[in-house]
Amino acid sequence: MITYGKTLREIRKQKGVTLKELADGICSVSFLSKFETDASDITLGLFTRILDKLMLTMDEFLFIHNDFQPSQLEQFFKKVKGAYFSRNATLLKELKEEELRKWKQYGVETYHCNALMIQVSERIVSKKIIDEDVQAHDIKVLTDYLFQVEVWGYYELMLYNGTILLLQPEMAILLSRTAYEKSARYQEFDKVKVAISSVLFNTIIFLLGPVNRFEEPLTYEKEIAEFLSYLEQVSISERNLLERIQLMELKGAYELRSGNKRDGIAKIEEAVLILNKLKAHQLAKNMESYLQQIIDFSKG
Amino acid sequence: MITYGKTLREIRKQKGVTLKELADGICSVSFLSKFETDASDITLGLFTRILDKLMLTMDEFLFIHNDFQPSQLEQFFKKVKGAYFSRNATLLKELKEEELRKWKQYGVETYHCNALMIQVSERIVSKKIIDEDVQAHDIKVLTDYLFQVEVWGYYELMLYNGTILLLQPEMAILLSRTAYEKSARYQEFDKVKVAISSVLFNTIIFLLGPVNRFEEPLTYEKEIAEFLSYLEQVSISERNLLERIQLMELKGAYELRSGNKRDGIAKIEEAVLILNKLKAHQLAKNMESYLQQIIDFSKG
DNA sequence: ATAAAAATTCCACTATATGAAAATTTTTAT
DNA sequence: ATAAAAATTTTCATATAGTGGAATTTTTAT
Repeated sequence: MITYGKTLREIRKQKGVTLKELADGICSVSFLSKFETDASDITLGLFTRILDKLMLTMDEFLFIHNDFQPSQLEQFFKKVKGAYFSRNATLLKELKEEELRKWKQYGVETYHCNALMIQVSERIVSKKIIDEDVQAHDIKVLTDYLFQVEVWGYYELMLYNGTILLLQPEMAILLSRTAYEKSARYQEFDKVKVAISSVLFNTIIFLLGPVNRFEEPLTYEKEIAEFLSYLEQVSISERNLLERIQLMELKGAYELRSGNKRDGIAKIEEAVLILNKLKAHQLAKNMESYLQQIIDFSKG
Repeated sequence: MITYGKTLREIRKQKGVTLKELADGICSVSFLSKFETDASDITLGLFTRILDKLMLTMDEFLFIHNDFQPSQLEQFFKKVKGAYFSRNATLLKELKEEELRKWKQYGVETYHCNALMIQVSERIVSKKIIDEDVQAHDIKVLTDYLFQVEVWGYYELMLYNGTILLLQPEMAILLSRTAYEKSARYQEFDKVKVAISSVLFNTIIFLLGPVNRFEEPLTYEKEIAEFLSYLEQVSISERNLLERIQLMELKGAYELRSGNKRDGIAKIEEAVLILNKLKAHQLAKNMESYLQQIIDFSKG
């Protein structure tokens, strides 16, 4: 049952607009009344015009309708992330099975991808050892989907972000490049921009970090430089200070790995200092422990 | 003419989903085909289910549909702001008249408020001297609207932000308090959160600043402290670094005004230093010139 | 080139979105 | 308290959203 009408009525009342005023030039008063009492659904075209008149964006309306909670999609990724960080294998399994159910019902590939992305987290959390071939096959489904999509939106970026750690470095480089190129048109859309820079950030960390098992510290020097330059272009707005600090951190890590130990450590320590000055202590702590990891690694 | 269908088709193709798969469980294939060829409009209820299946939020869909531009509402405020900062009185007048036209046509009060908000900027830009009574009447329309609305969303916050400078300090205090209280439910909605903190920020600047003509520097000490505490609560996430730096600036300005000159200046200079370190030179410059203003004012 | 899959068009049909006017309820004014 | 005005709901007629299926065309795969 649809209940958008009830939400619209509440908002209209709050703004002190009458049915007649709101309907005028868009639809009849009687119909608007019916819609508001949930006795009828409304056409997308009419509804957007009504929202315009109330000075309301669709996302704000849906947010209110959704009891002041973000969209289902955002909540989905939040739930997966939450379950992963709290090491809740049971919840991850449930989430996965829900997606598998949808996949079987509708045959839409995105549900399959969702399930596989969750499975990745699930295996890490439950430390399951998996047959290489099975793993490779699952990854192929994901990467096939991602390569095929022509414009990457919020969903594709978040999906990729959740699986990047499992890929071979070469594949990650290829896909991250694709991500950057295929999401270029979202410059004006904050949520997607954050997702893009998160992808780039994770890519660089992945190529630098001890997470990756490459023998020599600087196998992907050229690629890291490439992604750093992308990151600089994405977070170009002066208002994105967090991204600027993270960039500073990455540059430090990069220098450190390139052998310029003194400057690299100085840069990261400066970033940590700034975060502490801004009382962002948790972020500062994370950054410090990352620095420690690199130092330990470069010693060993 | 409605063209949402065409946009949906493009997206569906890009994601490699067939009509049948997408329609399954939601609507008939033949109808979806009709909608996608813009031969028919679709119901809001059906459409949201279709977007869910494509892992797409409504705002992302509308963003794509709108040729990768933000919503009309955001563009409206952006346009007004742009015209104001480029001192374009002609454009401001045009924008105002468009809103007046809509107001006369539909009688919806929000259009009237828009026109008045633009008029405020227009008068400042063209340095028009206005009869006190006229000004007072215009302001009353705006404040009446704002007091009456029970939940402040993006629109109300932006509207208020654009007019705050014209109010009497007592009125601004009352309305800013209202703004903070009546937008409390938007904690999970970034765009609105940014607008709230912008309101609080402007309120404090207004109560502190030389813009205001009060005789003694600290008439509103208690209120400034109140709004500072609100601001701390709003920008509680460690990720909102820009807001944290601005808070630092405000605290410095507040101390400066309270007579603690040395600590106040030190705080603002530290904020400027951090911005410069993050290469946010424009922001740093603005902050520095604000500091200079206060210093000049406290000398005189 | 050929077969298979996907999409469109057409049909007849049902459910429901939408409009106009009348009836009812709520608000406002005195 | 009562009448008048405004706002909303109801009723009913009509247009159109939406279904299901079959035939046709277009795209894709081999």
